[in-house]
Formats: sequence, structure tokens, C-alpha cells
Amino acid sequence: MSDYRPQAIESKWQQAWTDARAFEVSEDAARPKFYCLEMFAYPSGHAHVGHVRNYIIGDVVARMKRMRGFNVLHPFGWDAFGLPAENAAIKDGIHPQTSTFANIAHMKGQLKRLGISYAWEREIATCQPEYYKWNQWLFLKMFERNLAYRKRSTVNWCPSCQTVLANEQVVDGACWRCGSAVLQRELEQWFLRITAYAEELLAGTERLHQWPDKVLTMQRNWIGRSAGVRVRFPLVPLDREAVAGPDASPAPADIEIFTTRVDTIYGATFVLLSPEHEMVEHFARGATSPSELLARVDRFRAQDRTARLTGEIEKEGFDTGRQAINPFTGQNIPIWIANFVLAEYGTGAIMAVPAHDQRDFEFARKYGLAVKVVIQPPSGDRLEDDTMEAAYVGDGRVVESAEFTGLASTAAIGRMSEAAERRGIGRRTVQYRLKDWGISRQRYWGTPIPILYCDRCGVVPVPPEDLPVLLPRVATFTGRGDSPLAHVAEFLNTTCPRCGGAAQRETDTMDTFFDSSWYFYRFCDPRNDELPFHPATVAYWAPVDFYSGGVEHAILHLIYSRFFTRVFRDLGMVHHDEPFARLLTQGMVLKAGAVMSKSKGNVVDPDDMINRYGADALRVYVMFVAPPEKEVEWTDAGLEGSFRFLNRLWRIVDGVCETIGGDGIPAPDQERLSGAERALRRKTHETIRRVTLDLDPRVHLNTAVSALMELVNELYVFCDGAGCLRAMVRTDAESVGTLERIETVTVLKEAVESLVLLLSPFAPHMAEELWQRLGHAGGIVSAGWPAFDEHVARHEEIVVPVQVNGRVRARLRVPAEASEGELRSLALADPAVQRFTQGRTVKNVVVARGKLVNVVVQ
RNA sequence: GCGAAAGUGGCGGAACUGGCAGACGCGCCGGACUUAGGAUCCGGUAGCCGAAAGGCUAUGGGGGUUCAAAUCCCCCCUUUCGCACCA
Repeated sequence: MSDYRPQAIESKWQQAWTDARAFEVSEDAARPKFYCLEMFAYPSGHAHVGHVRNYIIGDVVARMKRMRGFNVLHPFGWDAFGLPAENAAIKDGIHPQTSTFANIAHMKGQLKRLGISYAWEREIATCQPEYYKWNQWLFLKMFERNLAYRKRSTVNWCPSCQTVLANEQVVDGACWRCGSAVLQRELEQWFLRITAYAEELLAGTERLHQWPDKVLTMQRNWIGRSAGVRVRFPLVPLDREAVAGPDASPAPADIEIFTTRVDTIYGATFVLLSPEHEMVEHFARGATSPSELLARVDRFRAQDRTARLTGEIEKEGFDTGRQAINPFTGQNIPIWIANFVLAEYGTGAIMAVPAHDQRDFEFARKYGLAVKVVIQPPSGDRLEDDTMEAAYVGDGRVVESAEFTGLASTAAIGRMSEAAERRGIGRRTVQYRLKDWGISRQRYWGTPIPILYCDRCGVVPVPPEDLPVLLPRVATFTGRGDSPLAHVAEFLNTTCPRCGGAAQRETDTMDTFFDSSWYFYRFCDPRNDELPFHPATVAYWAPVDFYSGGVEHAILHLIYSRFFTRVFRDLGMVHHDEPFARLLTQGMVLKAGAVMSKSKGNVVDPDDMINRYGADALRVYVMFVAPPEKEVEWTDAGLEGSFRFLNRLWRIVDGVCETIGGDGIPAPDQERLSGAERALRRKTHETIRRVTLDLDPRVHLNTAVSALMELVNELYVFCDGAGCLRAMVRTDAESVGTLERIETVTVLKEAVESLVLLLSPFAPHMAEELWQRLGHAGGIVSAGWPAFDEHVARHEEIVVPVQVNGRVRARLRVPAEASEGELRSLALADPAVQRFTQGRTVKNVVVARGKLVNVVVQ
């Protein structure tokens, strides 16, 4: 008998696991595989209990699957590139390389102290050339296949910091660091053509049955498919254009718009262009006062980009003075420029139908533009152009629309689309909200993009044999200037592999989401130096069977990974479409009602908790406190409760170790058991069943822990009855020997050993220690997961509540197999029931066998 | 504004497919053991009425379906999350 000393036990077993390389695996065609993965970590320095919760969830699943005979791959690594390290370098002068590896070392220690069963032999860090070389390799493959391309695009630019800012770094139109007004600037950027897979990524969401609906909905919204028609509205030419000088570019003939509501086209009374529309410059040249027009456009363009995107801006516009012809009505309609029309969606131009679009309606009323009703609602209230107070956006009957008049608006969409195509003025298209992914970052701490610019040959990819393009060790970080790499002459200047002439390297680095979009494949084959991974190895392990992480990655990381998986598939390297079969999004841990963060000063450091209560108690508490998906509030008292539970479990198991630990104790013989022994045995098998099913397929870790608590409580009751409790609890060794019946020992042994095995995914150190003390030489994994006997778990006698008119009035103690008729007559004969049925007529008796009887009276 | 999810004791949470609401834990109250207890073990703990037996009321609010509703349907309220001029 000894006290529970978590610190000693935990370091003992952690050392044993490390020495034995206990969690390293290799492909084994004879065993079923299980790939269990938690989202890898950004090495910020310290993991708090919020981060750690995710790793514990994954570890419980991995350990359980291992015990159930699966060949479990459970790796971990570091999303090691990224802005914070670089910003820290700017601030403190510590090189990102130095701080990143120091942070990794610390966090790895934290995870080891938690006893997470990672195959550390497979650890990767994305900032190592051995990893990012394959980012570059993949980028080149994408470049070859025209999935990576260069394009000018608008970015947020801080004139004071001289750098590009991500959208999230622009706060109310100002730079987050210095507060200067952010400008829009055009830059050449590299893009990945994720839109080529838009349709497939959308369709795939229908087959991800083991993902949370919430995430799937978010991805569908993000992709934002809308089917519609592009229609060309011819320009009404200006007289002046006919006599334009020889230097003038040819006058464009029409404006193309995109609409999902072509059924309303007869109500299109004007055209709106975005301020960025290419036609704007052309109109300016022909305008009576070009500078005035351009000045007004510039004012729109200068309006805060995020405000324009989010619609928190007053809708404004002005007339260009030009007109277009509505190709369906043949009428001339004015062309305006409006600040709310987005350049990056559709064609950057829309047909305005004020009667049937609220934004257009407000705009038309504000500026006195024509409103024309072309859909009448089915309700019968007739809409009038002049009196309507809001746009009618629903379906209805088409009116005032030539040969389409009288059609249902839904049918008119098809007919009008056909008409537009037949007349050669439009075509059906599908438009996505999803945009190609801009991956260029004007930053240092990322993967160099493997491209050269040669004066003679132009854009030249780095030959694969020259990979990796190593990130040079830049000495100073000032936070000024565009890409830090542009100032490193040895890096920048090189020779063109095609012509041998002078060339310059691309100095931007990749968005770090590139790194995280395929790391789960690298884990399968982490030291391969010929390929990112061997296809056969990935074919064995992939897809990931269980993936867990925060909801904050519901869109970006998860959609990029699905995109990359399809690229690898098209390269012939993987043979599946989806990388993650099952996804669990774990809830955050709050402290004082807020998300833990260093700046708020409310972080709970797992190391503090481990020092006080041990890793096992922390693990049990975090799993017990709530279902994994839910947000939870951290409480020290709850952790203490879990610590108490482990102590209680320890005492009773350790107390009976000697009695039940010996050899030669047979399995329980059901026929010879006493009532109490049967009850314990039943509880044991019930618990095995509950924990088994709570862990797999459900991942209800909290109720699994509560089932273990119940079994421990039952053990105390049993031992109390068997007369051994006092003895054990009080260390009086002499009375331990009071267990005289061999049957008592057999059921106790079965209960205690099952308990220890079921506990092991949650509290692995304690379980290993107790298992050893119970006299087992092999570890927990070789013991395997306990099996339950449905027959033993079943109650022989059950209590059936009897209701009268839905209220419980009595309880019947009956054999489990009591028939409907028996239950019925027993219920009606019960005196407590009769009190309520006396003097009334029994109309009905509902018997749910094994569950309940309801007597309906009067 | 649109969409989704959720709302259960003092607290975290249970409740399989409609079948005893509140498992398990925290907290609190009582008892035992003790020089002592903040350790441990045992018991109690939704609210109201009642000495008790027992009864009544309760799963955000209001209606409905059903022998039976936390669970299914309708309306409303609140909270959280996501999207937000996407033509």
C-alpha cells in the first residue's frame, strides 16, 4: 500500500515509452491502420490548456485504437514559419530561426510531460529545408500545370511601414502597427488556381458524412456557387468616337454583366459599373470633363476597402453620361458608376433592376432613376412602379416582358437564358465567391518561391535539381522595405538556368497555409529525400481517419488541404479525394469568460497543473468537464475533483493488488456467484460496454469518464460489503485476508483489471503503473481492450415504473424478461396504482416492455 | 439582415430511436473515524406544500401532436457562432 505520487509515476513511464520508442509504427498490411491526427502547432512558445485539450482528445482516441489492435499512426510537428516569429525579430532582434527552435523545444517538453503518445521519430518542422523543399517542388508542379500563375492584384499597403498587410491587419482602414491610413496598391502576386476545383470541392462536401454540418455549411458558403447568365449590353456610341484619332484604342462595343435573375432583365433600367471597371478609363477619355469624372471615381476607389466589402458604406454613384442598350427591351438606359459594385465579383458590372433588387431600388429612389415592375407576386397585391416602397425579390409571374410575359419567373430564367444564348448576346455561367489563392507574402520567415526572373527568358522556374532554394540567414529585421529577401544580394542575384545570363530571384515567400496544406502526407513518410512522400506509403496510411482541431480552421486550412489533396491526386500520388475522413472541432477553454491569451493574462499553463496534480489528473479533468466539441470554462476545483477521483481509484486498486494479483485466479464462474458478486460483475461488463461505445464510434469522452467513476463507486460498495474496505483504506494489512470466497476474488480481479485498462487512454501513466502492480509484465497495449459479455451486462431483475395518466405511481420489481401480459396485470394489481384507478374506468394500458407501464383512466 | 446551433438544479453537465428528468462531478449540508481534518469513508442535496406518508410544480416562454415530449411540429424570446451589398 502506497500513496499515489503522480510525478514519480509519470516520469517513470514517459521515460519507458521514450526508451522503447513505444509509439513508432511502420506499415503492416496484416493489421488495420488508423491515422489519428491533431492539427499541428504554431510554436508560439508555450502551450496553454486550451491548446492541450486538443492533443489529449486525439491521444485518448489513439491509445484506445492501439489497444483495440489497430496499427496507429499518431504523429506531431510544427507549423514553424510565420509572422509572429518575424515580428518578434523586428522587436527584440532575435532571429526567427533561434526563437522558433527554442519554442519548439519548450512545447515539445510540455507535450511529453502530458504523456501524449506521439511517434516523435516522425516530428517535422515546416521551416526546415527538408520540409520546405517539397513546398517548392509542389509549387513547380503546379506551375507546370498552370495551377500556379502570376497576376497583378490589389493589396493593402502601409506607406509608413513600407509593407503589405494582410486583411486582418487592417483595422478600420488603418495599419494595426502604426495607425497610418492603408492604401490600395497593385502588386504582382503568385496565385494558386483553387477555383479550378471549386465545383469538385463543393460537391465533395456532400460526401463528408463524418464532418460537422457547421463546417460543411461554412465551406459551401465560402465557395459561394451561383448559377446565372452573362449578358452583353451594347454601348450607345458617342458621335465623337467615330472621328477618334489614330492613337485612340478601339472603342469597346459593349458591357458584360452577370446576373442570377435574368428573368428580371426587362426591368433593368440602368447599368452600374464598379469604380475599378476597365470601361471607366475609356469613358473618361470621351467625357466632356475627364478630370472631374476621374476625380469622383478616385474618391470611390479610396474609400476603405473593408468597408466597401462589408457594405458598411453609404451607397453612392453618379451618371457617366453614357448609355447602353438593354438587349431585351432595345431601350437606351443610362450607365452609372456606383461605389457598392464589387470589381472582383462577376464582371464588375451589373444590370440594375430596382423593382426586384433592394440595393438597386434604394439607389434608383435616391437618384430618381426609373423603376419598372416585371414580376408580380403570387399573393395578388399588385406592385406599382411609382408606389412600391421596397423591391420585391421573390418569385412570381412575369409581366411586361414581350414573349415571356405570363411565365412563372422560375421558368422564365431558363427560357430567357436560352434566348440570350440563341441570339449570341449572352451565355450561362457559374460564378463562385471563392477566389484564387494569393500566396505571395512580402516577408522573410517563409518558404522562398522557386522562381527566377531573367531579362532575356522572363519568368523561369528553378530546376527541380536545384531545390531547395534555401532561405538565407538575414541578419537584420527592420520591419521596413518590402520583401526582406530583396535586400540580400547573394540571394537575389543569380544566373538564369536557361541562358546563363544574369537573373534575379523571386523575393516573396509563400503563405504559411501552403505548408499546412499537405503536412499530413509528409508524416506518413517524413524522411523521404526523393519525393514529398512515397505514394505507396501514403496509400497505406491515408486518409486521416480522425482529425481534430479548432473551428477557426473550418474554412482556410481545411479547404486548402482538400484542394492540395486533389492536386496530388491529379499528379498520381494519392488515390483518394478527401484527406480527412472524420473531423472533430474541439471547443475552446475559457478562463474568466474569455479565450486564454497571453495579452489578457488569463492563460493556464499545463505545467503548473502537472506540478500540482499530475498529467493524468489534468487529462481526466479536461476530458470529463464537457463534450469535446463544447467550449468550457476552466475551474481549478474541477481539476481537484479529478485528482480526488484518481486517488480514490488508486487506493482501491492498490489496496487489492496483492489479493488479486497472483497467478492462478480463475475467471468468474457466473453460476456460483452471490448476489453482490453478480451485481459487481454486471457493473463491470456494463462499464466496459459504455466506455467502449462512448469512445468509438461516438467520441463522448466525458460520459466515458463518468462511467469509470461509477464503477469505482461500485467497487467501494462491494468491498465494504465484502468486509475488506476498512482494512485496505486503513493500511491494516492483516484484515486484507478476509476475502475468503474465491468467487469474490475472481469478480474483483475482473472488475479491477477492466477498470485499469479502460482508464488507460485517459490516465495512461497511472494505468501502466497499476497494471504492473497487478502483476502483469507486458504493458497495457499488449493486454488489449477488454471485451464485454452482453449477457453478463444484462440485469436479471429490473424496476419498471408504472404511470397512471402519465404520472409515476408505483414501481414493479420484475424479471427482465417479464411479458407484456405479466406487466399489465402486475401493474393493475399494485395497491399504489389502485389508489388512482379506484372508481374510474381503465381506458387503456400501454406497456413498453422492459421500460414502463402507463395506465390510462377515465 | 441571412443562415446554423444551442437554452436542463447553485455550477459543469447526463438522458440510446419519444418511455422514471437531473447519471457523473463540483459546491453545499450532515454523520463516522480522529488530539485535529482542509485527508479519508458513509449519507443527503431541483423547487414548493407537508411532522411524515405523500402530493404538486419543473428542461427559456406560449401553443400543438401523443397513452407518454428535454426529445417531434408551429410561434415567440435569449445566447453563441458563421456569412454579410456576391448582383
